[in-house]
Amino acid sequence: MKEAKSKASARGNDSKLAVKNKPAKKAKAVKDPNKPKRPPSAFLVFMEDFRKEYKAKHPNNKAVSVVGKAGGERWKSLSDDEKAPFIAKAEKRKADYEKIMQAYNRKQAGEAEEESDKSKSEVHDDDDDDEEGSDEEDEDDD
DNA sequence: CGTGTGATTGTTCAA
DNA sequence: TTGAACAATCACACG
Repeated sequence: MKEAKSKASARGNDSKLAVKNKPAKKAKAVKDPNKPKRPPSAFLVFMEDFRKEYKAKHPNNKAVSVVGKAGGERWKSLSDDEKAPFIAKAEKRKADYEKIMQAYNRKQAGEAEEESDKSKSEVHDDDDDDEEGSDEEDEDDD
């Protein structure tokens, strides 16, 4: 929807260092204290590999936009099965993100709510190093 | 020296 | 349900 693609792409002309001003006129420009970064979409995951390949073919190319276009076109060209491995990876990111969200939500609740000093010593510093390192759990059936 | 930008699509959150 | 913004990347320009 937002096809505001106008703005001559010639970035060498307008010094549009202007950041994307949010439509927040009077809203507080305060950003979230610990805004959790969202996991890369399957497309980005796919692009990670694609960029390498693209650079291999176009080492002279330095425009990210070109890779983006090429990547998008290629992405649509892939089949679900081909994208499957990328999507699977994206899902994994989401799993981790879910955990982060818990912390984020917690902070929001505390922020929204008057954060009275909780004398509760919730400093369980018992670090569990052995947290489930569910890192490599590839169940991809090849 | 740091950072914003461009372009792609997907994803995710908030109201 | 919809909107709206943000996720990576990379070289370059500007203050």
